Amino acid sequence: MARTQGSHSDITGPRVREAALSLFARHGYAAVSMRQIAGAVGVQAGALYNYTPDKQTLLYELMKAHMDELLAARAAEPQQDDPMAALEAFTRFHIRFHARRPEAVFISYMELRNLSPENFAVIEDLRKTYETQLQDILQCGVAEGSFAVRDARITSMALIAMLTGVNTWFREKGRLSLPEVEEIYCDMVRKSVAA
Amino acid sequence: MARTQGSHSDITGPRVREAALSLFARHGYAAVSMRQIAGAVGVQAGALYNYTPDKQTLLYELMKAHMDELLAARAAEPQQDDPMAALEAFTRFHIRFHARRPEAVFISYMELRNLSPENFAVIEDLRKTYETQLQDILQCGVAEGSFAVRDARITSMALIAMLTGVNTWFREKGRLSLPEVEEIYCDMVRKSVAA
DNA sequence: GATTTATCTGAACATGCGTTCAGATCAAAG
DNA sequence: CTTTGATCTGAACGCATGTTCAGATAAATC
Repeated sequence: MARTQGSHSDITGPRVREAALSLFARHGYAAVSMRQIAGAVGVQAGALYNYTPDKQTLLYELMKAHMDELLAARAAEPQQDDPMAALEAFTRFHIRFHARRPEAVFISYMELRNLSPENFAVIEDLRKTYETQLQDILQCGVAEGSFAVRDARITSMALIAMLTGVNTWFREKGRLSLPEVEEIYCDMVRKSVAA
Repeated sequence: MARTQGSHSDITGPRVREAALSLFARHGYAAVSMRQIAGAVGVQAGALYNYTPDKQTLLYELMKAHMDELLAARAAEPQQDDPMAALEAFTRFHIRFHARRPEAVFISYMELRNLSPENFAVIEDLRKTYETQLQDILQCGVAEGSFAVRDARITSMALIAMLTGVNTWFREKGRLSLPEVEEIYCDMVRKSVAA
């Protein structure tokens, strides 16, 4: 078993995923060829098949990794008992996490239709798991009487759409810093569900 | 000048655009071939070039028509002097207009990167024109003291993202009717900007 | 230094792409 | 009934696609 440590695959593998992430985000899955990805890595197209069985799986694994990271990072956050504090924590977490990974977010949003049905089901399930966490916070607040929300499910989707929308305009070196953005959105979120 | 009335082009032209709209929305611009569009219309691929100079222009014209319709429909709405009434009218209009054209909306958001730079600039300009209308309403409300909004530009984009998000889950025959949806979102929008 | 084997090259495969165009078709105009 | 010309077909163009694979390369092991 030669070349088990320090092998090129330890380097090339991540570079393939990075290149694919960047190119898929910029041009779209269908518009990017395996040769373009290979070119960005500095390798021939055939070599990519040491790292993925096919193009579709490459896309799926990028999205799967993103969703796993999202749920893991969320689980690592400190829990809040008060619904309003929990809502604020969720809002800040969501904005921060997504603003730092614009490419993965973009792909996970735009390329769902390019997944095979089985792969789509997996990603969709993870996404629902995440959404449910916000929904649960809203329901807690309603039960407690601190939130006035007509429909927790719809409201959670509305809030997530609003928060994810940050990625369409936010730029690291823009007019507003991330904490400022968090503040603006926290304000809106808090007021929009307050009793 | 034979066949100037009742010609096939009066029928085939719209059918080409309908087929392209539907296929682009379902599979994405890059993943749909001219032969697929032609097949959906019941014609050979070459015949499409009687109706568009190329595939890119076909996409552009779908998006341009959508944006023109949006601005025209918005302009036809009754004006409201009170900022809160105007905001509510905008919210209801946006949800209603977009829920009725899910395919065109989907394309106009997802396929921007497949436009040539010149075409992109045109569409982007129209989109900004629309966004500015909401921004103006917010600024009126702030000036009047009825709205508490930290940043009218950011807030307008946040609200539009939230409202457009309706299209990701709303189905004509779903649990909630369109008026019910409008009501839920109006509630959130009103509260989120209220002083 | 010989052997092993993970890694990569480079060419090939069938298939599909957007687009063009000469020629067929046929309804309306004269 | 002939002419006209808008409309469409069907084949062709060069090129790109995802994927495969025999063979070259070279680092790690013995």
